Amino acid sequence: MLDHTDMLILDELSKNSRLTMKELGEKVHLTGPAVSTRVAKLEDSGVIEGYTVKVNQVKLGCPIHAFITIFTQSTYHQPYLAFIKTEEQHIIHNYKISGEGCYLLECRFPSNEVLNHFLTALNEHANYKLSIVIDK
Amino acid sequence: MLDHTDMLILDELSKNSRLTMKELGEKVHLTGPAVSTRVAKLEDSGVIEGYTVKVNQVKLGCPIHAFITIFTQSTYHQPYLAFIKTEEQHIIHNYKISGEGCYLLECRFPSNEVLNHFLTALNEHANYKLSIVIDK
DNA sequence: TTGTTTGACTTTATTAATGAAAGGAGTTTG
DNA sequence: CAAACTCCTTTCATTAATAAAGTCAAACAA
Repeated sequence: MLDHTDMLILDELSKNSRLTMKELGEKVHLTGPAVSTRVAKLEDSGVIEGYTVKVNQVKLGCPIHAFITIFTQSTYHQPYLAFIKTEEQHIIHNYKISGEGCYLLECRFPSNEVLNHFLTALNEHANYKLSIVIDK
Repeated sequence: MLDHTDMLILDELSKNSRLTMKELGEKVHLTGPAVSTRVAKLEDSGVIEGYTVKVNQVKLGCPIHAFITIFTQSTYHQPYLAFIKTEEQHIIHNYKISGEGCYLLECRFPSNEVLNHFLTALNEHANYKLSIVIDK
């Protein structure tokens, strides 16, 4: 199981996953090799699923961040699921949910024009409610 | 501005941000020092905001993933905002939104008991609609 | 108590990566 | 054309990662 030091390691890596093992070791009061074997165990056990980068999407030309609650028109979800597979460049997550709607779709768009086009196409497979993120 | 190589770099780092500059260089057909200066520029310009780790929350004992649409009872949001500041351990994001509700709250909980307790406390400051994530 | 095993760590030494400096090729600018 | 600039490669000194060996303390059995 995970002890306090493992939690500290996860905490430091979530703040900066490019720390060297030496730097990480200093932060959690271990040597490089010791912290390195702990990190390897966290990876092997699946607690650490991977390492990624936080990218500023606005600077990349994708300022519109939307959540779309999906109501599929029939009990047959396949047309909707096939549709979003064709729109992967806009989709961050497609959560299957219980509660209001069948899915909650998190997306990014470069402009209202592109969003509008997306919604028109989406509407052939599902009804929706749109929420635009104003601030995080 | 960003060219094709920069996009490749962001793509590779989002798949694995712990690549060495040498490995990253091989993937985008550059030498270590060349890719290193490009990454430094992406950091300085704010395109890269940071590096983080993907943690399996289920293995960490937090299997319940919820989206909560918030309807504050008055136009005065402060009591709600103050409340969620006291519940930071459960909150992943608090998005201010346009559309249905005032905020969309993304949270994690270890159990239904804890979620229930959270909702009861939340209800003193706001109404809500709850969606539980079943699958990603 | 004594000896053995186990697990987690440190130390050491080798291998590999980083980062700074120098230099070259291609492009832009006066 | 020449100067300046950008972006890259090469080289080398410094620093980190990794594998192997050794240390230490806790748990357990005789």
